[in-house]
Amino acid sequence: MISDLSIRETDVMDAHLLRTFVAVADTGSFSTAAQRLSYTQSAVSQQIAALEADLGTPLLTRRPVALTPAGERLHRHAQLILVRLAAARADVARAVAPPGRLALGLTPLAWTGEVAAALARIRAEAARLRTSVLVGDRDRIVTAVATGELDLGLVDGFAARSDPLRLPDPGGARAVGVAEDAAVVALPAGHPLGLRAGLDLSDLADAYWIDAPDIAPLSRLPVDGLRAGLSYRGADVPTLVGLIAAGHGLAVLPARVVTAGSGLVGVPIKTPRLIHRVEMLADRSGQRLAALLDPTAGP
Amino acid sequence: MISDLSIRETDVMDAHLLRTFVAVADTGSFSTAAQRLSYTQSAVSQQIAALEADLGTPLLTRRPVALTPAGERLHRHAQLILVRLAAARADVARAVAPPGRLALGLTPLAWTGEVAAALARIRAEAARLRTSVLVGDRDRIVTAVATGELDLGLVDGFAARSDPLRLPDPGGARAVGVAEDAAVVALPAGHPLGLRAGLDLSDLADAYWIDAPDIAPLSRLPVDGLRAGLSYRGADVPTLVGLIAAGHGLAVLPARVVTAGSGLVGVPIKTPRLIHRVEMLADRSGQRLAALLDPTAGP
DNA sequence: AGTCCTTACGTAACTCGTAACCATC
DNA sequence: GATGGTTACGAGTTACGTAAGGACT
Repeated sequence: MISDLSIRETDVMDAHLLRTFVAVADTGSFSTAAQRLSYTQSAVSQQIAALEADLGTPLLTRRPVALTPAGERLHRHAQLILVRLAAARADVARAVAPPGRLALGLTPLAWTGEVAAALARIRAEAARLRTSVLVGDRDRIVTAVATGELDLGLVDGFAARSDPLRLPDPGGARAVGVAEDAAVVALPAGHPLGLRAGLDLSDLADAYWIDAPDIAPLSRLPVDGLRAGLSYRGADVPTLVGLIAAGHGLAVLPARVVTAGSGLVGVPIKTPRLIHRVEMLADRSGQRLAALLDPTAGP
Repeated sequence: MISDLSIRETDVMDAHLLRTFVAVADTGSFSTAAQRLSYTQSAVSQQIAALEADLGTPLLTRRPVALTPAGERLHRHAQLILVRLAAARADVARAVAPPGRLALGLTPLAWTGEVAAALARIRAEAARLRTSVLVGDRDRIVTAVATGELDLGLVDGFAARSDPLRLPDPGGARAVGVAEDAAVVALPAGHPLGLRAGLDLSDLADAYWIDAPDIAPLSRLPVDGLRAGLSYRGADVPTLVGLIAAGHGLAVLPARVVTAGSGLVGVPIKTPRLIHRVEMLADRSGQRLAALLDPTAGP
């Protein structure tokens, strides 16, 4: 029964060094990273030096602080490892004492009729649990579920009909699709293109797009070359709808957002074949409640 | 561009402690784990105590040494984290200096005509590289590719036609199917069932099976309740074939193993719909060579 | 000159091994 | 009483902070 997949001493890396390395890479500065982690700048310098010595290669250029190719590789791995480390601790904590609360997180566009109904069912079931709801961007929600900060996460995105959303590593959590909707190009009401029955996204490469990285990032659409004429930082959907209605640019949105009265028209996207999907993420403690979100389980 | 998915100080766990914990859990003994890791037994005891203190819960029972429920959870996470840690180091090493070698690993049943031809192509392409080949069980191969010990891995298994093999976490490596074959029940030539056109596996629950954990573990078939009458520890396929031919029991094998002259007959499996598939695992340094294994890329 | 990373050095904390201790078979 | 995990304690090492140093803008 003994697996001999033993990990050599030399394979193990100090996770604290990885954490510091990620902080430096993310902030682009030794001193800001030090502040964030409550170290002195000197300590950060030493830690990075130790990590570089351990791996036998420079990971960062100084002045400006940037990742070397080796550093890029490590950065990808390190982020994931830190999440899994946090996930492990959270999982053990839950094994000891199941949380007496329900923490739910969702991305702005994950709020659908199905979700609203399901949340009502959950609160009925879990009436005695203190419930909290957090809205955040996709990475934030996924990471929070992985680390046990949230029990249940609902994230949305655009994908081909049969593809799952390409989520970052969810720790030990499972993803299940809970709602689907058509993906449309949202245009101001009265826009000439609004009369078309369907559009090809790549034909719209010359249009002005609104990039809303906290709601529906252009970069995450499986289409390249869409230029953002305006960038909207914020998680409020009505504001985004208003910006589109006012003619500041187009956006790809789920059809249900483009309702009568929104001042928008939605034109279905012909190519690529996209749909908007909401997926639910649940760790073990969320699995039981997750069943209540199952759209096939009506009241 | 700054992601605020910061990992708290308290989230980070000492990876060395995890390594020790896994060793203890795997060996079921503090002292043997200590030997394996070149520590004193006292050090191991202290490390486990430190980890338990950190997590605030017992992870192991002593006398006998066994995992508590919390320990079980941690064990699963820890194994994965250690592999990813090793994978990170290996990936960085490759980013610095691509290995001047080709290390290939395969499971016993992964050796097919396609694979043989592809290996010939690879050696022609990579004639200047020292090549090594390792045969091992699936977990061994997958882990070795993840940790960079191998550049290319070929693993086989049985799955439904459209399902991928359910492999353990492959670090950063990618899996691609390279060969498929029918899955058959291998019977001694002349066996009465040999005349049947197709069989339902669950109808054979009462038969005597040979479990060959190093070649084709019964436990990994997506069917429960197959009793092993004989267990064969070893990686040599002809011996397994001989055991079946001699009437010691049945096994599920890829059709190509059941050739004329093997002394076996193979009966196709009707339910569940299984095929035998070989998948290739390659980290980044193996990707270029992996292209040569692509069955669609003829010479 | 100012910003920001590195290096030197002293102190505090930690980790491991030895050895004595204790529990279970 | 043998086997095997725990605890006490001291030595060696590590890791951090302070402070001085150096490079680039």
